[in-house]
Amino acid sequence: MPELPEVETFVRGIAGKLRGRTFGAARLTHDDVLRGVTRRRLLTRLEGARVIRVFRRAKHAVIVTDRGRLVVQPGMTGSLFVRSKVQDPRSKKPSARTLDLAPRTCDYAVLRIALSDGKLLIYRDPRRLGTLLWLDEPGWEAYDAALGPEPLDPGFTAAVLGRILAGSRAAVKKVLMDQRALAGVGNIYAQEALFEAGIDPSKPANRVPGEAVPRLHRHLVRILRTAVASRGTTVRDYRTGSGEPGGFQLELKVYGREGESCVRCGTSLAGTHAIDARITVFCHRCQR
DNA sequence: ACGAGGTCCTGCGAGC
DNA sequence: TGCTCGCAGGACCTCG
Repeated sequence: MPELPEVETFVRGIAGKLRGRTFGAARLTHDDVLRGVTRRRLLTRLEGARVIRVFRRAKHAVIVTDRGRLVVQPGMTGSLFVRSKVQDPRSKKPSARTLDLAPRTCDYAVLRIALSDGKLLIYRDPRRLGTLLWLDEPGWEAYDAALGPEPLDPGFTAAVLGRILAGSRAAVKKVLMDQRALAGVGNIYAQEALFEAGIDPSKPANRVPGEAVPRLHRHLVRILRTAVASRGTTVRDYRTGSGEPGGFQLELKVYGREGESCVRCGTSLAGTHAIDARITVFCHRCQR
């Protein structure tokens, strides 16, 4: 489930391999990932476009070309990577840890774009909850403006978080995950940050006490930075662009641990679907 | 402005 | 072994 750290990992993996390259033939296997662009338009725009730069915004990878921007939103099972076109038959067998994640056949590739150096840019998405957009500059500016601030930007202070929380009566976890309020945070990191800060995920955002806001801010930023450094969290499908699992799953204290004991107080962790119909795991003793 | 619920998708694990 | 079933989930939508 790519959130900010996972998308950042994809982007770091491909940015240097794409910059300055020109896209050749592009192939799209499914139209249902497209939003606001037709297959014909996307493919004709892509073919011959030259990559200027690649960056992350929220949970999106943005590939800026001289003709417009390809915006990739990986949804929950999407991934983005560059690989050699022809697998070298002499290459050693994939190691156990890369075996299932970088299938040499590249199953589930939704979009493949040939690069001018002979490699391939691949968007892979088994469940296709991800989306692809093609935006011109005004389109991008409007899209970008609708997203909340980047939590890892220096401008994202505890005061900014405080204003975001004060503006909503919805559950604090839901607000953290609302991309219009704050960019890049999803189910995993919202839960982890709320646990570390000792805040009940279902608490209305505007009732989070003032003194808890800097704590939440500090933990949220720290967790996201640590997860980026660990190259993301691997649960089920996610792998880095080079096919390796991330490392942050070792740090998870609540996500996926329903029924296990709280690392802080030993209480059995509770799980609920009450917030946004999403699994939320928390410690009802440590989080108030 | 909020919660609730449906929709998109398909791999996977559980259960029979 | 082989089947069905329901869950997983980010973003977006409608409805009350």
